[in-house]
Formats: sequence, C-alpha cells, structure tokens
Amino acid sequence: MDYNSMIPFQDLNLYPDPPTTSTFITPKIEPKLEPLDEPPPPPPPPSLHLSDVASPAHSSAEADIYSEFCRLSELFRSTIAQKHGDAAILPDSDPDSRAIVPVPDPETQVSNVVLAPRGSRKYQTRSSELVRVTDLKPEDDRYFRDLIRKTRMLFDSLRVFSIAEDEKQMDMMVPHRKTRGDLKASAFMRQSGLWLNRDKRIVGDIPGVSIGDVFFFRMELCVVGLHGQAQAGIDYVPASHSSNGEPIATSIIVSGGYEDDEDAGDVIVYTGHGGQDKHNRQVMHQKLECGNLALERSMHYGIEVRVIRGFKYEGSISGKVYVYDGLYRIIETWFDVGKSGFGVFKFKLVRIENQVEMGSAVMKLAQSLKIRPLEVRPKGYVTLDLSRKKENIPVFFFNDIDGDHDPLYHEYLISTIFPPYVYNSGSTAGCECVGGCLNDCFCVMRNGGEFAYDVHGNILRGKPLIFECGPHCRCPPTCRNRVTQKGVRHRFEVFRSRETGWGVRSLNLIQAGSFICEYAGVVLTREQAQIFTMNGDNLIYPSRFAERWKEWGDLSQIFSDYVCPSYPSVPPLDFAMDVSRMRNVACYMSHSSIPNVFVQLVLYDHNNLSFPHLMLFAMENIPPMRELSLDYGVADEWMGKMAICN
DNA sequence: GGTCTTTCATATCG
DNA sequence: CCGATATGAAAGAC
Repeated sequence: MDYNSMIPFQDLNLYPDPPTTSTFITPKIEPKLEPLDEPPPPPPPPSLHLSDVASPAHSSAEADIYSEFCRLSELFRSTIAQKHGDAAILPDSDPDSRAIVPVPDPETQVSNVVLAPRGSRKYQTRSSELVRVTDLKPEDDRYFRDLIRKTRMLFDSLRVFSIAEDEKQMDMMVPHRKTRGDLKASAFMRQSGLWLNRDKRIVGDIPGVSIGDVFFFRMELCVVGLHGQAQAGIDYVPASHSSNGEPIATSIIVSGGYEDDEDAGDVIVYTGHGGQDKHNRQVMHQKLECGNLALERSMHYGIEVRVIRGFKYEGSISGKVYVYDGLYRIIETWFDVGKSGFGVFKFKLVRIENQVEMGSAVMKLAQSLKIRPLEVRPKGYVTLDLSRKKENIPVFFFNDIDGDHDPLYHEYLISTIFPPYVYNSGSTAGCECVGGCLNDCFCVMRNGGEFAYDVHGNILRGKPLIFECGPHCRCPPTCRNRVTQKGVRHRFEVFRSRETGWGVRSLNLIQAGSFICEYAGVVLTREQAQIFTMNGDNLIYPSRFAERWKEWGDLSQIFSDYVCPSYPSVPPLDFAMDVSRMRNVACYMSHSSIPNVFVQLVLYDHNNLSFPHLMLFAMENIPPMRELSLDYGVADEWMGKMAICN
C-alpha cells in the first residue's frame, strides 16, 4: 500500500460543507484524506477465482454428489481445526484494491494471524488515523459498492453455512449449544483479514454503504466498518490512540437502550453510556469519559457522526434490524437528571441537510403503504393488484409520472409456461419422505447432499440447478425443500421511473438469499423463437442472464480449496421466453451491473433439465422502496429492459 | 502487552 | 410476551 501519496487534510479543500471547513478539525489531530484524484481503480476483480470447470461426464452422478458433500464438510472441519494453529489460511484478495481497504499482506497474515495461538489477539488492530472520504467518482462508488456487497454476501454465506454445519452436528446427536452464525462468520472473516476499513478510521460516510442499507447483526456492522463495537453504542477513536490525546466519536447506534433517549428522526437526544447495571437500569451517575467524552469532543470540533438506528422489525431473523440513517452533527450537550434520578449526559444531534431520506423513515413509509396505500399516497396508484389475485400477495402498480398504464394490458402470468412435452419427458423420480424430508432424502442427494435452503427458505449456495421436491415426491407441502413453488412472499410494486422506465420495488424488507419471484414467460423453442424474431417481437433469452448465482455462497476467500458447485451440469439453455403478452412482475425489473437480484435455475414440477424455471433471489438485503435490479448480461445498460418496454 | 472492564448483543428459557 | 440468564466478542482502559 502506498501511503506516501497521502496528502494531509489541510492541503486539500475537498470537504463540501463550507461552514465547517475551517473549523472542522484541529491541526493537532492531523486527519488525512485519501487522495482520490489518481487514476480510477481497476475494474472490480472477477468474483470467481476458481472457474466453473465442467466436471467430466461421470458415469455415476451420485459419486459426484457425495464427494462434493464430503469434501465440503471436511473443509469446514479442518478450518475450524486451524483455530488451533496447524495450517495456513491464505486469503484471496485483490492486490490492486484501493488503499483505504485493508489488503492483507500474506507475510503478516502468516505471522500475525494464522500462527497466533488460540486466545491471543494478534489480528490486525484498528488504526487511529482519522480520514474522511469525499468526492467519490462514480466508478469509485461502484467499486466500493460492489466490495461492500461482496463482503456482506460472504458474511451471510458463512453465517448460514455455519448454522447448516451446526445442524448436521445436531443431527449426529453431538450435544452442544447452538452456533451463533453471526459470530462465526465474523470470526472467519477476521482471521482471513477481510474486515473492511480497519486501516483508517473513517469520519462520515463509509464508501459503498448507502443511507438506508439494512443490517441484521451488529457483527456485520463491524465487518464493513460502519460501527466497530460489537455491543457498545458509541464508537470512537480512544484518547490513548488519538494524536492530540482527545477521543473522537465516529458513529453511534440508536436502539432505545436508554430510557432518556428522545428520537424525533432528524433530531435525536442521545444518552451517553455508563451508570447502568447488568439489567440496564440506571443506578449511577454517568461520567464524562470514554464515549461520552468522545461525543463531546466531536461536537467541539464539529465532526459529524454516523447514525445507525436499531429497531424491532417483524420478519427479521433476529426480530431486529439496523438501518444506516446518515450523518448527524452534535450541536448541544448537557448533564441532566434522568428518569431514574441519576445524572446522565445528553447529546442533541441534528441530521445534516442534503442527504437522501432516512432509511428508517422510508421503512416506516413502506410499512404504512402496505396497510393503507391510498391514504398515504392518494395519487399514483393505478391498481392495487396487477396480478388480479393470481399472486399470493397483491402486486401494486404505481405511476405518478405520466399516463402510461401499459402493464395493465398484459395478462398476468404467475409461472412460466413450458411446452407440454416437457412434462412428459425426463424421469418421474421423487422422494419417499412421507414424514418430511431429512438429510437422507433423495431430493437432498440430488442437490449435492445438502438442503438447498435453510429453515427460513433462504438459499444456501448458488448452483447450476436446484431440485425442489415436487408432485412426484411423497413429502408434505410443508417440506423444507419447497420454496420457490410456493410463490411470492413480499409485497411488490411496479412503478414508473424517469431513469429506468419501469421498475420494481418491494414494500417489505427482503433478506439476502430469500426468494423473490419467478422470471415468468411463455417458453419458445429455438425454431419458434426464430419466427417470432422475424416478426419483430422482442424475446428474453435466459442463457444471457449473467451467472450471478456463482457469487452467492462463494466461500473461496475463506476456504482456499473451495470450488464453485458444478453439479448438476445442465446443458446451455436453448430456449427463449416471450413476455410480450403474458408476463409477471419480474420483467419490469431493471438491469444493473451491480444487481441486487440473481437468477437461480430450479426444477420442481418436471424433471427436464433443459427447461428449468428461472427463479430470482435477493443478492443482498434489499430495503423497502429500493429498486430491484438484475444482471441481464447485456453490454448496454438498459437493453435488457428496453426489450420489453417497447 | 497482557488482563480487566465495559458494552444500546443475541438466544433461550421460564 | 416480558425479564432473567447464559454466552459471547470487540476494543478501550490500565
């Protein structure tokens, strides 16, 4: 990493807030700014480091399944064993990453991390160097956005993977306490040096993290560097590390843990920490020290703090979510007598203007839209169910921009229509799990010896193809291996957008890995498609979708010999889909090269490998009201969608 | 550099 | 559905 090129903050006047530029920070603290005017970063590294080599046609497909299954389990166990220091974990990192992101040095990696005896804390420690990142170019922004997304995908993959492994142990009657997947995931990533933003203490926005981004675990906030405390509500550079001996606060979490908090959205009265017993009762006076002092010092220097709100959310795994709500300035602090009768420090924070709307406010809006849409937005709703009762959950249609009601004039198609012969071909094999499918289920074997979904119905790993239980199986409809066939679980809204023509958003928070909907259409064979194309109709070619499933569940950065699942090998998709007359909500989704939705092929109602369903899953936690996007695999930004907008 | 302490976690159990 | 309790992990304080 080249730190020589770093320029002291005072020499650059890039900070966009004029009033605070001069008083922003005392020279003593010597904050530095990452120079951002050097050549743009290299394109994001290819997400896959191990190519998906098609395995040679095995005579026994079963051998493939088991070897893959056993190898992975072994991989997991041996990596756990490494905690005791008997093997090397070599991280897989992009050597050209921007300097602000930690790039693990293989040498320090070996000496500091891998060989560290159990219990010692020889991981890379946090830097105390204050930095603010401003004026990111669009390409920088995309790079960091992608980096954050990949980091969070890895976190989630590891979390779910750890829980899945834990369940196997449970099945084998090994008594133990349930694994905390969040802790396991963060530990793995820390060992591999994959925590972000640890070599600088960033004041202000974290590159790649947007206002409104939603997190389910505190450890996840640590991993991306948004808030570095596993439990504490105030994150700060400690006095002992600060160049002027004063602590500086960088972020807080507002989650109602203190009775004297007042949260009015743009204005927060935040209570300092301390003085509580283990039952969170205020039993002592607070002191102006640690985080309290840091907040006071941040106020003095006019340093903004990141605010993350934590609140209860139904439908969240943990029952709670954390939402990044942007930057606030501390404008006032005083010592007050709290409700308990003990003295507490209070801090008045005001949200800095000209930021996009608060994530928590957007979530509240979406919540009320679900219940009474017409009262909240009297204008713009064209219909409250585009699907005309075909979907489990109505699909709203909103257009407050122009009079285009085109989506109304298409027949709503809930699932793809295949040619009839598809259902008569292929095997009619199914499982015999009358009492519900377990690990020895035939369909589980077909998925490589593991369930494709976790108990919440979230996809574990992207695969060339997933077999769900279907009509040939004897398991009940409640079987865990039936997910996509049950249809949508979220409230979607098709909307008119000035930027993307049509778009799709959800009024629910969608957890990463959860099923969204099918990409439905009428299947045309190659011959039929040629005729249609000659008539000037635009068709969807499923083979063109980028294979983003490879990124979901990719653990190659943690387990060096991890390989992307290549089983079962499916023939290239050789059909087109007509969505000109019949379509579902999916075809209004926009294209993006940093998509939040990916395509996973699934079979459930027939066994013909050549005609799978195109099922869409969330690549990241998608906050309510954020546009869904797919990688259509097209060079031109909007071509994928233009094909069906006309 | 260890060890201790604090901390607006999280899961489970009555 | 709470509250108590157990387990846990980061990182600041000393």
